[in-house]
Amino acid sequence: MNASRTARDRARAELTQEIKNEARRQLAVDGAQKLSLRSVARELGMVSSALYRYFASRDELLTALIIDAYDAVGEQAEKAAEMAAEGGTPRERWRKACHAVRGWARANPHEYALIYGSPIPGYAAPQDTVASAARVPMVLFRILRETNPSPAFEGPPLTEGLAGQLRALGELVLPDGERIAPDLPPETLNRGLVVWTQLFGMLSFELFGQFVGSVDPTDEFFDHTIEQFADFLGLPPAR
Amino acid sequence: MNASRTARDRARAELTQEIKNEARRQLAVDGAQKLSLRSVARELGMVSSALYRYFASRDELLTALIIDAYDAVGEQAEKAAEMAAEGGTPRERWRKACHAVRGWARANPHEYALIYGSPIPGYAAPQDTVASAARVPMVLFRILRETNPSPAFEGPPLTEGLAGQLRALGELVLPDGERIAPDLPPETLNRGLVVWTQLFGMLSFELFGQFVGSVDPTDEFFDHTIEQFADFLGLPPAR
DNA sequence: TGTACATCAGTGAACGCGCGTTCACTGATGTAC
DNA sequence: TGTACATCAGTGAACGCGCGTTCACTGATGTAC
Repeated sequence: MNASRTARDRARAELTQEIKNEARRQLAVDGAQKLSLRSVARELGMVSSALYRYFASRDELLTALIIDAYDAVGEQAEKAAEMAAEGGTPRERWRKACHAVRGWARANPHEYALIYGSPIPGYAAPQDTVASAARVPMVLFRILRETNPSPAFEGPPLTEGLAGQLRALGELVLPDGERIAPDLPPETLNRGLVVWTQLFGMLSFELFGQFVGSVDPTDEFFDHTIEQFADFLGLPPAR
Repeated sequence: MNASRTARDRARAELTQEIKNEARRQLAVDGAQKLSLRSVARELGMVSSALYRYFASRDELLTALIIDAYDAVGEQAEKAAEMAAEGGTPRERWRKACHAVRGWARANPHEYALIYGSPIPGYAAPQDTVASAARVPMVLFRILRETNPSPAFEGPPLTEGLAGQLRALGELVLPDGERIAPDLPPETLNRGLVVWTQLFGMLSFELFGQFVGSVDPTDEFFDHTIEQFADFLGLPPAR
């Protein structure tokens, strides 16, 4: 078997990319539900049936877009946290990662909606998405693992059931072999989840229009809140 | 002009309701984007053009559903908070209101997605929705106004711009004449917004599937988090 | 109370459109000898 | 290096479907006198 990529292989890879790019472009105009193979094909100057050489169905194309979106936002968050890691405090990494996520979301609102918005009816996300979906929260958990912070104010004690869930979650093995956070006390992991949830709650409200007329523009509210949550997490310096 | 409702009036009101009910039923199966006047009419045994006697367009039907959904969840929250108000502490009211919102959301996931999920492409929500949309956060703000709590731990100081936004928000007059929270210090209103955001972030993650495989089921995480946020808000008793 | 007229609900056909997917096919690219 | 065959990309027609909206119409209900 020859490992060298033939012209056909290259053409195939390129066209696969172009199809996804065109699909993303259309996502940005009409949203996920209206995304149609026919119009993607039309825009690329192909006949609709030709796309079936590249994606077995509309759902398969959607899945590819979803995975790409998770990977894109995950990569932004990872890069931001890594850059800040060189000589930066955990708090700075946290800040940078949050801003990277928000920056990506605002630049790609329809891709954001595709992964964090309403599920698409009749579409079930396959297992392939979980590794990519985990990248953003993993950035946060890694900061917590390296810092093992102790927050300034105590929260309510964890119930036994919740503590169990959290310990099991920490032991979970991701597809790449990394465990989520086996060394993190359940209390800390719990705060991480709260903060992860709040971050995306804010972004969804901002992007989906709930803040129109209240904290709009949202920049200062966002900045203040991630600072407040850095305190909540106990990230040093405690200010 | 005669104020008595004729048979025609009653029939009209009833059928308008039935159309909305059938539309909601279909929402729960196929989602908002696929909601079609034709299939609603079909199910009601009418011809599709007949619906135009009741709603001028598909968008108008959607708007009616959106307003109904905001009102439904708002009413649940209000009722829960009021019931708890009789002899209950602010913390109990907060708890009850949160559970009411979650209960409604879990019972009506597609209506939840309609109002808190991805915006529908090409559809712009008219101004009529804001009064209904404000009902849930107003329940929270009213608890804060009556309690005027001082939180246990101090957050980062508000920037001037954010403080200004928050003061303006507090003065905002809703369609019914009520001001949002003119008497609330901006710091408190800020915490209210954070908590409001987090509540819906949690619900969206739960309903849209982000918690699958982590804090799933979400009951204990939810309960713990609203308790933690009651502390964050400074609601007495401080436990 | 009865009649003439106006209002309204619902019909059925039509317009013009778009969709996902299948299938037999042509012609170009790649592979084995 | 040349040839025979296999693989693959893309075509074009077709199937069967659904959609929102308009329009001229019939017949029932309501109103004014």
